[in-house]
Amino acid sequence: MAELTQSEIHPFIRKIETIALFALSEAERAALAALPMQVAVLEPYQDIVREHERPARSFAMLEGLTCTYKTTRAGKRQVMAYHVPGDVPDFQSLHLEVLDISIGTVTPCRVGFVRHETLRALFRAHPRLVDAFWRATLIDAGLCREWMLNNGRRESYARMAHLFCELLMRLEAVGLAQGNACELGLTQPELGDALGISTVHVSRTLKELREAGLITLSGGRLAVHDRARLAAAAEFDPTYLHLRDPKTH
Amino acid sequence: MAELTQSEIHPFIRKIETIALFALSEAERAALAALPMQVAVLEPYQDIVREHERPARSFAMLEGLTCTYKTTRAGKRQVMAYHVPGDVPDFQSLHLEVLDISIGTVTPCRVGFVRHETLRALFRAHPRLVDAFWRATLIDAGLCREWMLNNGRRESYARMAHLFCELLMRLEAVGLAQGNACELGLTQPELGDALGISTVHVSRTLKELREAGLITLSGGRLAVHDRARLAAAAEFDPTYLHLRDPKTH
DNA sequence: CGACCGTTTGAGGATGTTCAACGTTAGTGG
DNA sequence: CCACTAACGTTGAACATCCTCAAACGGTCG
Repeated sequence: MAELTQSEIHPFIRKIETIALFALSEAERAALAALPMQVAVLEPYQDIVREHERPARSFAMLEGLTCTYKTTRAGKRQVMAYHVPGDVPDFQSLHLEVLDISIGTVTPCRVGFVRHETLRALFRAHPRLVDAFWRATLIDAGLCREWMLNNGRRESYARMAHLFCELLMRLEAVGLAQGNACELGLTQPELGDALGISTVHVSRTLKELREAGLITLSGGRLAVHDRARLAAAAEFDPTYLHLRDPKTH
Repeated sequence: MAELTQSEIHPFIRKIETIALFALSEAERAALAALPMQVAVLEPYQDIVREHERPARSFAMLEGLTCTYKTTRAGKRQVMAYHVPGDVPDFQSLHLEVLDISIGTVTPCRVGFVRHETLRALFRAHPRLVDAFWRATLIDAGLCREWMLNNGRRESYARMAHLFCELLMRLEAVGLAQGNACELGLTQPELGDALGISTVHVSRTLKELREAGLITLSGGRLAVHDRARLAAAAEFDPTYLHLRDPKTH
């Protein structure tokens, strides 16, 4: 555990600035920058929080990739969402006593924990920030709904294309993609858990996408070769991501 | 359109009381009771709000059943959630400019609209209520995640059992079920859209559940004959609903 | 009465699963 | 540096689940 290095922008400020519908005041920005945060370094395949726990803090993603998931009693796993740097995946725990999901790392990660009481004090002092964080949780809920449509009503080819579109766009939005390619660190078993299909079928679907010249995925690195056709195959409409063009603000 | 009749408890008070982690003060209760609300009566299969709209008000369910849904371009529909009396289905529109979902009636309904500016004024005057409503939206997000696990990782038999368990419990919680039975008004095509399966397969699955002695569904009326076995088949754990026993408060 | 919708059932077919074998890659320790 | 291991990735074959098409029955409503 260590404090945040000085050079980094506080992830909460970054998050709020890309999400809030208003501009931060100096007082709000200062309060966010002063938020005490404990930084932890985590290895792949570690749970950060687990279903049925009652955490006393939330965390922000600083580096790496994590996922939210649930499992059936039969042991089948469903990934609900991936989280990229800048996200605050378990904000819900601030208001829901018992966690209904687990969040685990996919790749090596750095995350920053902030105590719930600290956040509550922040919100008391700066009520407008509540709107911004509330909005963030509503956007996350929107992603969940889009995944539900995707997994429920599209077949594996379009489904996988859709996931890749989303991940590429979200990583681009935080500056972690270059030239239609990005580092995901996702293995095929994990893709299966996110898309609700078997590992074998992931391999076949991936092959189809590859042979169609849309993407290649190797060593966890996603390269999109024909972005327009990938989006078309996925019926991808990025509105639900509520990303704002970084240049426009 | 008409005002709310005097005899009804204001749905927002009911909602908050079953959801908030604190007891309402007299001032808060009075403010909620005074919320101006426009009541509308709607027929089955009408959209209340539609994807891509920017509504200036949210609504509370007073009577009937509505559903949140999205469609693919191919016209396939995925129902994301059902809403029973007492719910406030589109609270998200308060913070998300553009709707990412449509909400339509399933049965004849009465709903009460409240303008967003009214709600914002309420929250400025009574900041504690924000926590309660925020919590409500987080609980809804939890339902969405449970549906995702259900639709992604359970097959049709368990999946349908799970949906029936949820609906029965939620209707019981608002006093709309008697003796393990309730009025749903759901047709088989609609069940298919919620479960992500075809109408034909709904019919067959329903038959299996019926022949196993678990439930009967006819004329939109659900009767659960063996609740324990239905819950077991569904791996149903009601924690995610965050319902509180009405007797304990 | 006819039209329409929901429901049921059958038959054939598509999508995706499971089991199994094998190749590939990366890490570990001698 | 090599052998060993373990996980991921690929491919084939048999099978399950679920879909589509189609036909038939029943209720409801104009």
